[in-house]
Amino acid sequence: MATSPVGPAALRRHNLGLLLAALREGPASRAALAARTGLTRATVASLLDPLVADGVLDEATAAPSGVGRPARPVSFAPGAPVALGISVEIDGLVGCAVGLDGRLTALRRIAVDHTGLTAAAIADGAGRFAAALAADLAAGTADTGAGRSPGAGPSRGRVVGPRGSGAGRRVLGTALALPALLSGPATDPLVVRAPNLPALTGTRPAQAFTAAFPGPLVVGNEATLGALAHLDVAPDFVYVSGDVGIGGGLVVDGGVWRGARGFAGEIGHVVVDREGPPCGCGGRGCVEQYAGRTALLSAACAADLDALELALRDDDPRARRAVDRAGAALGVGLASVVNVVDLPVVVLGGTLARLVEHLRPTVESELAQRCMGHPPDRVVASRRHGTATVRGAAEAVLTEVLTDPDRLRPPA
Amino acid sequence: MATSPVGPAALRRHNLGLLLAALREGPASRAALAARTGLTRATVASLLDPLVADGVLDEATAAPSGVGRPARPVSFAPGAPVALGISVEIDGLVGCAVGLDGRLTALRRIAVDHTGLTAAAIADGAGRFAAALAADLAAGTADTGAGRSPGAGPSRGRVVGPRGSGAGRRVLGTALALPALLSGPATDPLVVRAPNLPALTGTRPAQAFTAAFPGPLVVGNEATLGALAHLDVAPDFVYVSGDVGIGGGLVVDGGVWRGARGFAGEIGHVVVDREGPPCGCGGRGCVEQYAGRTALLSAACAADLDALELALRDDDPRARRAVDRAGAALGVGLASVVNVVDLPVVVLGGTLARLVEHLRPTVESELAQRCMGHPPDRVVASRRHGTATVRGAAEAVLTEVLTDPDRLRPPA
DNA sequence: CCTATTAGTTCAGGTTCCATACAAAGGAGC
DNA sequence: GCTCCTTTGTATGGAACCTGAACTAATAGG
Repeated sequence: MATSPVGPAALRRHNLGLLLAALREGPASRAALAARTGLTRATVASLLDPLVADGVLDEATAAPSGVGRPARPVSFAPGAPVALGISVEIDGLVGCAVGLDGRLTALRRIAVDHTGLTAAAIADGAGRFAAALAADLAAGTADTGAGRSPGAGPSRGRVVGPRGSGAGRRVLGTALALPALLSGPATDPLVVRAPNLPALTGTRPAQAFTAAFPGPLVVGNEATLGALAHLDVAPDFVYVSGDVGIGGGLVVDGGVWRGARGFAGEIGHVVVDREGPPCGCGGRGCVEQYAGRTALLSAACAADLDALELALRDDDPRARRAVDRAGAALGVGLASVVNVVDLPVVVLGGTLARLVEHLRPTVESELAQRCMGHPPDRVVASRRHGTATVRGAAEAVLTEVLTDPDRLRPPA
Repeated sequence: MATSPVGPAALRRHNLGLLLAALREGPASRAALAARTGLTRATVASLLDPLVADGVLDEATAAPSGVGRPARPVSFAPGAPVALGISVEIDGLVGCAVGLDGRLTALRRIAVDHTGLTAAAIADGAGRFAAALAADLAAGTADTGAGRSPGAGPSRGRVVGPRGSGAGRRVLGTALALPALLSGPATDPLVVRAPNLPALTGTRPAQAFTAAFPGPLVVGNEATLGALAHLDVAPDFVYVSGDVGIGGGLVVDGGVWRGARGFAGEIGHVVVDREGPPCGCGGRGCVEQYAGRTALLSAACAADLDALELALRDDDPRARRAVDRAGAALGVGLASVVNVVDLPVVVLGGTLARLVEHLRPTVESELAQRCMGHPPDRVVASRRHGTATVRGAAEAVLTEVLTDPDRLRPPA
C-alpha cells in the first residue's frame, strides 16, 4: 500500500523483470516471450537488446522448426553474472553461486569450528570465504561439486563446472544465511538470538560483513532463506526445516515473507500442547519439542539419524513411536499454520526430508482432520539435501535482481 | 511475482491511487500532496483535475495561513461516490456506506431470520436490501444512525447524516460479508462451510447476488472483512473476532491476506492442546473451544455475555476461571500465529473486545512467554462495536478502488 | 509600493509502450 | 523452381505519461 511514485523508468524495470522471470523458465525467442508476458514483440526486443549487447544474454542461431521464419531463442549467457549464497554453519561455511537460469555454477564447503569464535572472527572468515569464491568465479576456476554424492554435501575442489568455464562471472550480490533469529531490515538486521552461535547475539552482522562481500549484501535466517530453494515445487508453500531445532519460512507468490519485523517463519515454536515439555524459547509444547532432532533422537533412544533410520527399518517400536509422535506434532502445528495462512503445499527440509516417508502418514492425517476440508494438496520432501540454505540464499538475491534488473548491466 | 505487463495507463493508475491514499489522510493542497507522495506539483494537478471536474473532489476556497500564496485544499466532495458493505447475519442484515474519506454516510440494520431460508431467498433479501440502500443514497435520503447507542448497533431510520444531504451518491461497489468459510476468488467464491447458515453450503453466492447488487461485487468471510475496519489502528495486525465461533484475518500492509485459496485467517482453529476438547472442525483443542462464546459461557455457567460481565464484576470465581482459561488459550494460539507471521499488533473484536480488560493480562502473558522476545507491541480492542464487519467490507471495496482509481470516474 | 515566498499552471522534452507496416526466413504446394 | 503462406524480427509514427523549468497568482512583510 505504502508505495512510491513511479515514472517511465520504473515501468521499464517492471517489464524487464517480467521478461527475465519468463526467461528463467527456459530459453525462448522474442516472439515466445512476448506471448508469455503479454508484451509486444517490439517491446520485448527493445528491452532485451541492451542486455544482449552487454553479453548478459545470448542469442542462439536460428533453429528451423515448423513453418514460418525460424525463431532465434534468447538465453542467459554462459558468462552471465551470478548470485552468491553463503551459509554460516556451526562447523563450516557453505557457499554457492547460482545464475539467473537457476544453474549452480559453484558450490563449496569448508570446515570451520565456529563455536569458539568471536563475531568479528566469524565475519572475517565468512567474508574471505565469499571473496575467494567470487574471485574464482571471476577467474573462471570455480567448482560445482557436480558428480559427488549429493547426500554427503559439497566439498572442496576445483572442478570447473560444465558451463562454468571460459568467461569470468560477475557477482550480482550476496545473501548471507545465519542460524539466528534476526530482527530488522534484511540489509542490516540485528541478531536477537543465536543459540548455536552465541557470539553473534546482539551484533549487526551486515556491518562487519559488507566491506568484504562482493556486491550488495542481504542477511537472513537460515531456514527462511532455505525456503526459497524450493520455488520449483510451487510458488506458494510452507517450508519446514528440521535441524537441531526447527525453522521454516512462508513463501507467497514466489517471495519469502519476512513479517513486519523480520521474525516470520518460526514454525518450530507453534504450540502443539500448551502443557507440553518446556522449550528453549520460554514456552511449552512447541513443535520443536517433538519433531526437533534432539527431541526425536532422545525419544527414539537413537544416537544419530543413521541409527534412527536403521531402527526404523528394523521396525523398532521406540523409533516408530518417536517418529509417529514427531509426525503428529508436526501435523498439528502445520494444521494451525495452514488454517491461518492457507498455503497449499508443505515442503519438509533438513532431517525432516530424510524421514519424510515415515512422517508423512501422521502429518497428513492430522492435516486432513484439522484443516476443515482444505488441507494442503501436497506434503513433499526437499530434494536439495544439504544445499537448500545456500541455494535459497542465492535465489533471494536473484529475486531482488528481478525487481531491479538494472543490476544486471555492468557497472560503468 | 506473476504480474502483468504495464503501460503508461497503469503508471497513471498507480500514481493516482497513491495520491488518493494520501488524500484519505485528510484534505491537502496540491503542493502538500506532492510533498507527501513524491510526485511533482504538475503531476498532482494533472492527476486530480479530471476528478475535480467530475465532482468527485472538492476544491476549498483559499485559506491564507502564513506567508506565500494561500493553499487551496482538495478534499473528497460531499457527494462523492461511496462503497457499500453488506453483512448477512443469522438474524439480520446490516449495511453501510463509507466514502473514500472514511466517513460513514449510511448505516442500517433490519431483522431477518435467516435460519430457515433457502440460499435463493437469502440472496434475494440481501440484494433488495442493498439495492434499497443504494437507491436511498442516490436520492440523498440515507441514514447514518449517528447519535444512537453504538453498543446497541444500528437500527432502521431515515436520519440524514451530517454530510449526507444534498447530492445523490453513486455506489462504487459492494462487498458482501458472510458467516461462512469461502473458497476461491473473491469475485465468486464457493461456500465450503456455513454452520450458521447451512442453506448456503455448496453455493456460489456471487452468482445469485450480482444482478441485484449495485456495482462490482466481492464476497468475503465476515471476520476476514471485519479486520479491514481497523486500519486506523495499524497497517499490519492480526484481527481476532469472537462471536459464536472465532474467526479472524491477517492484515498486511493495509490489505487482508486471503491465502492461496481464500481460506486464510481461521485463527479460531489454531490448536492449543492437541488432546483438548473436540471441535466442530474435526480437530481437538482449537482456540475456539476455549475462547469461543459458547465455550466461554458454558465454562462460566453464564446465560449470556451480560450475565458473564456481571459475574466478573462480582468476582465470581467460575467466571474468572473461564475468562482466564479463554485468555490463556487465546494467548497461546496468538503466540503460534505471531511466531509464524510476525505481525506487531493484535486487535480483538466481537465478544473478545467486550471482555478485553479481563482477557488482556493472560493473553499478554502467554504472548510474552512464548514469542521469543518479540511479542506483539500491543493488544487492543476493536472500537467498531457491532459495525466492524460492514465497515471492513466497505473498506475492502475502497482498497480496490485505490488500485484502480478509474472506477471513480462516472460511467460514460 | 516592492520584494520574498509559496501555490498552481503551462509547455517543451524525454521516456515509455503500442499499433502498424515492412523485411527476413523458411515450409508447402504445384 | 516458383509462388504463397506463416512466423519472426525490426522500424516508424503516435499516444500517454512524468519531469523540469519558466511563468502567473496570491499573500505577508517591510
